[in-house]
Amino acid sequence: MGRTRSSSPTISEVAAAAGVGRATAARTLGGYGYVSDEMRERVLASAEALGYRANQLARSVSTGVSHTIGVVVADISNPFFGGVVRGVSEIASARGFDALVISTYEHFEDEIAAMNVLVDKRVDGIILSSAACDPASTAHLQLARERGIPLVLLDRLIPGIELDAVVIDNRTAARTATGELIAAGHARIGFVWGPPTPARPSFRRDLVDAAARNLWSDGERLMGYLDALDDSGLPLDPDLVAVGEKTEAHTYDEVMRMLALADPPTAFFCTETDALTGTLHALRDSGVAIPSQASVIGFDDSSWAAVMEPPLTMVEQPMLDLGRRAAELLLGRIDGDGDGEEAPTQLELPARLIQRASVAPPR
Amino acid sequence: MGRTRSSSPTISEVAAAAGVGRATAARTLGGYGYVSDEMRERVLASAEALGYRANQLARSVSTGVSHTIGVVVADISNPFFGGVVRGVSEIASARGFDALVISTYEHFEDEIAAMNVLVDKRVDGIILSSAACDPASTAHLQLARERGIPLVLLDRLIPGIELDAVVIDNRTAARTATGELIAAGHARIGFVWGPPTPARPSFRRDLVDAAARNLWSDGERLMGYLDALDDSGLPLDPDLVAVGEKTEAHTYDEVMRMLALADPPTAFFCTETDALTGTLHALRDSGVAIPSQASVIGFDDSSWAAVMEPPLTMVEQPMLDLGRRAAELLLGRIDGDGDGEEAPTQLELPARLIQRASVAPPR
DNA sequence: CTGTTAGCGCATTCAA
DNA sequence: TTGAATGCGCTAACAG
Repeated sequence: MGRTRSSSPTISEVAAAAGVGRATAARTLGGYGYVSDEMRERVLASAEALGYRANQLARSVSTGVSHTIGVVVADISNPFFGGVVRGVSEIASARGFDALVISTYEHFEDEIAAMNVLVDKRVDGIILSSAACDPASTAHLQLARERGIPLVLLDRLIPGIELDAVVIDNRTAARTATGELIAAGHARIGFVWGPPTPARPSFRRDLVDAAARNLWSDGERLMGYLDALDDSGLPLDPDLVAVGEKTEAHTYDEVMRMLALADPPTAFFCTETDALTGTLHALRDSGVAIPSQASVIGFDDSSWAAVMEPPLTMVEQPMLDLGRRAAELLLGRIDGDGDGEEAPTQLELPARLIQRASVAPPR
Repeated sequence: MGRTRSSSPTISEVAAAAGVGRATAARTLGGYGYVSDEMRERVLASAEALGYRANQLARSVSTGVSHTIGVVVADISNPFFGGVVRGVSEIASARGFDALVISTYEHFEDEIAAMNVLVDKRVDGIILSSAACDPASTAHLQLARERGIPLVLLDRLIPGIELDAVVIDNRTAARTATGELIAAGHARIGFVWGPPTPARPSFRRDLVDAAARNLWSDGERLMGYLDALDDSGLPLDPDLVAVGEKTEAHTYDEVMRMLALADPPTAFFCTETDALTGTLHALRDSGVAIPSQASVIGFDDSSWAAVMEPPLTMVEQPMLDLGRRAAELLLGRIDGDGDGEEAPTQLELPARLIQRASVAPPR
């Protein structure tokens, strides 16, 4: 039975101490219903004296509202998600909601487990950055919907699934960044990384297929890269697309490979922080100067990028806004009392290219 | 009254469907007590059919255990805390606990609010990186203790308060880093930043006092800086200690000020990321080359530091371990069923100096 | 082993 | 207005 922690006074105790009925104490403490000023004073006084604090869990069981939202991201230690969660928390806490945050490290099983935990803990809504990229594997999302828990997708869409979502316009961002390189005169641009492909793709079709089978955002960035190439009538050289694991070490190897090509790239577009640092390491170890011998554009601006030598041109993602908008959308659904399956809202926020000094014409 | 979300089947419904008593269903679904295999099968079958999922909130109200821990940090978007929270989550989730994380942005009132929320939501334990530096302002910590909720301090101690805690050995780390600079031949070393002081301190005593009145970790780092100076019999020049806000912009101003001194510093020790980037910007804008004209050591290593030109010598904090150890300590207290006020455990993890290429003899 | 019966702490209906 | 009584979903003595 309910263990006796170091006891927390209950409503009954306060009522007793105040010499009033349970309900009266509950009403004043809960802030609802009618209570005479006199009774209220009495109750408040003894509540104060006893150090009463409402048990939100009990309240939730009774009301069906927990004032807690779940946030499941790939990795909270990744600055991108850190920013996103900050944005979510900002607006959620302003409205009295707290966040239960869970990292999945891109493991699909962990994502399923996370969804279950959140549903079981009866959160009022869930913000999810899913690792799923297959409309078939969405039973866990189904669960939340069935239970009437609003869900909004964050940063990553799941192709074929219509749900509320807030994402970045990855494709346009990649197209713009690649276009910037092309405008500077580059024709051979390394793409680090596109979505990991099983083996080195030989044809454009293989790449596009791979993109569709991977994380939505990665796929979009690859498509944007291809768009830019098309825009200028430039050919796609599969050798210039990195494949494999998403680690700094592997990225390093891929860039070294590209650098050893007969006709190596004269510019690199890196779609994530690890890809960027891996590329920078490879460039340095190869004695390739930036931007005189190779131009570079990275993704996910950070204060570090501006103090690099040279300052790096970067694509900046509005992480905070991404989180804020997702939270606003979710909270709207929550009090929207929405049984009515209203049409999904999908917001696409723009990413911004911050031009600094790592892009120059090829020599 | 309990709204009828999109209905979640309850134990009673499962029991009814299975044609057994409530308790029997509860026992098999709750995994306790005796149940015959036959009954169990029946119950499990209808639970499966109905898509039953235990309501953890109700369970918590009944058992007094929520399997949730609270984590309050200064700012989840700060990579340091992101790493810490990851460490905490790793070991917590492995033991079935989820984390409710709240950022305070160093606002004391927010810290108090956060503690209240966590207590009210009946978390089983709390990990706190407090902004308090005064043993007098600890009523909110008192609350948790009274309610029997284990609390472990993270990254920051509160002078005069004896509580479980896991921190970094900031003083030694700062002493080592400063010592590294001294060993290279520097005698005038800028400290960016020490704890913010009301006005520019004139004497050592003023600085030490200021240190005691500020965030514990900042104070410790200043003391480490002073220790190193003492170790080598070097004098303290208050002009070489940055004061004021903790922002990149302000840090920039302070470094510019130092650079304009008649006898400017030949090296800088920056105790936080913003301080480091601010310093780097100031150095660049002043045309001061690293390390030929000024040596630099920063705090909080990141993958960026290694790709800087030159690669930066940094103090690395074991963020993950900090979080892991704190979580282990907390979970230990939680199942330690500890009413018994056992002696507080205070762990001090070592920080590591990563030598790269931003330190050289003064010219 | 099983079902009945109480709680847990709070919300809420309803008669007084 | 107030208080008694019931319910939320689950745990857990207790008797059979």
